[in-house]
Amino acid sequence: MTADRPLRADAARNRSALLAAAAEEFAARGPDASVAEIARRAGIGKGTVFRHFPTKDDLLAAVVLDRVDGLAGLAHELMSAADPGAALLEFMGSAAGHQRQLDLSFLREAAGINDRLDGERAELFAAITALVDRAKQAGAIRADITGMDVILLMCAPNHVVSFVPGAPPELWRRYLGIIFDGLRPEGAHPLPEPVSP
Amino acid sequence: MTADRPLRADAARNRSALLAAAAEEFAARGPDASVAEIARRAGIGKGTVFRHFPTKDDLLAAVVLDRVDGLAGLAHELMSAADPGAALLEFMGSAAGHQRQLDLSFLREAAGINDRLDGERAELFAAITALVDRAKQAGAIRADITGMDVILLMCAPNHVVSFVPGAPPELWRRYLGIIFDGLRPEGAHPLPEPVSP
DNA sequence: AGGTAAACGGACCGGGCGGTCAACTTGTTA
DNA sequence: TAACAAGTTGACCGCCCGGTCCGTTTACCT
Repeated sequence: MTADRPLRADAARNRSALLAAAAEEFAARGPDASVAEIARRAGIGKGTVFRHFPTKDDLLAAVVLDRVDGLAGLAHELMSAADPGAALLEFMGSAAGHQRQLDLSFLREAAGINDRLDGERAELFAAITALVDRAKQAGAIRADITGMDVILLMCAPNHVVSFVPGAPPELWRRYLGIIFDGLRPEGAHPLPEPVSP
Repeated sequence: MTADRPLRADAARNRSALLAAAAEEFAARGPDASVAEIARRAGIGKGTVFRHFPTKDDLLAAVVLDRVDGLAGLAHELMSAADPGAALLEFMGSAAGHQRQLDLSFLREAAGINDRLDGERAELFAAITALVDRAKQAGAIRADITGMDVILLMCAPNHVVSFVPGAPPELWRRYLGIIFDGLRPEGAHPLPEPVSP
C-alpha cells in the first residue's frame, strides 16, 4: 500500500533514538510517561515525535511490538530445545527479566490500538501455548496448567519486585523460581474451580 | 491535640459515603481515579471532598488504612489457628480476594504520605512475618521463604487476574493456589541468589 | 423559632497533558 | 549549486486534573 520510500538520514536517526528513548521511558514510568519527556530524552522536539507516530498510543504500540516480536521469536527457538521444562523456564525468565522492560500491562494498554500488534500478540500467545503443551507432555509441569496461566504468571515476578525500591536487579529470579515451583507436578495440590478462558 | 468534637450528622453521612465511593473508585480505576468522579459517585460536591481530606493523597491513605487495619486484625486472629499452613493460605486469600479491592501498589503509592499509615503498615508487615514464621516451623512452607516474600506475592493473583477482561470473580484463587504450591516444601527447588531485604 | 457556626458545592485557578501548526532548517537530487 | 521536498521545532490549543474560595445552605443549641 504505502510507497514507503526510504527515510531521510536524519529522520531515520531520530526515529531510532525516539524508539530507544520511548522504550526506556515507558519501562521506567509506565504507559503514562509523557511524550514531552520522551522527546527530551531522545534529544528531539515534541513535534517530531508526532511526525513519526501520529499518536502516543501508536508510539507505545511500536515499542510493545518490538518486544512481542522478540518474545515470539524466542518462543519459536525454544520449541526445539532439548529440555522442554527448562525451555519454558527460560522463556518465562526472558519475559520477566530482559531489561525488565515491559510487563503484561503494556499488552493490555496497547490492545486494540494497532491491528498489526493485535495479530502479533495472538501469534505470541499461540507460541507460548505450544511451549506449555510441550512442557506438559514431558511431565515438567502439571497437567492442569494452561497457556493462559503461563501468560498471566510470566510477568508477575517483575511486577512483584517493582514494589521494593532498592531491589537487586536479579531479585525477580527468586519469585520466578517460587512461581515455577508452583507449576511443577511434584507437590501439586488441586486447584480451585474457575479456569482462565 | 485536636479537640475533635463530634461531626455534624450530615457531615458524618457524607464522610462515610465518600469513603465508600473512594474505595470503589480506587479499586476500579487505581490510584489515578479522579476526585471529581469520586465526588460524583458519592453524591457530594468536589469541595466537600477536600473539606474532609485536605489532599487526594490523604483520602487514598484513609482508604488504604482501613484495608491495612482489617488485614492486620485478620493476621493476629490467624496466629491462634489450628493449622498454621492453612492460616497463611487463608490470609493470602483474604489479601487477594476481599472485594479484590486493594493491591500492593496502593501501599506503595500511599507510603510516606501519612505517618499513621506508615506505622500501621509496619505493624501489618510484622504480623505477616509472624504468620510466616509459624507456618515455617510447622513445616507447611519451605524454610527459605521470608515474610517479605509473602507480602510481595500475596496480591500477585489479584494483579494477574486484572489482565483478563471478563474474568470470573474467583479466578484469583487459581493463581493463589499455584503460587502457594510454590511456597510448599514438597517439590521445592533451590532459589537463585538475591533475597528480598 | 431563631441565631450561629459548621458544612456544602460549584465556579474558578494554575499546571501539565496529548496533539496541531506554520515558520524554519536540511538532506537529497539533477 | 540551486531548488525543492522532507523533516524539524517550539509556541500554541483545548482539556482535565488537584486544589481553592466564598456565597449559600443546614444542622444544632437554647
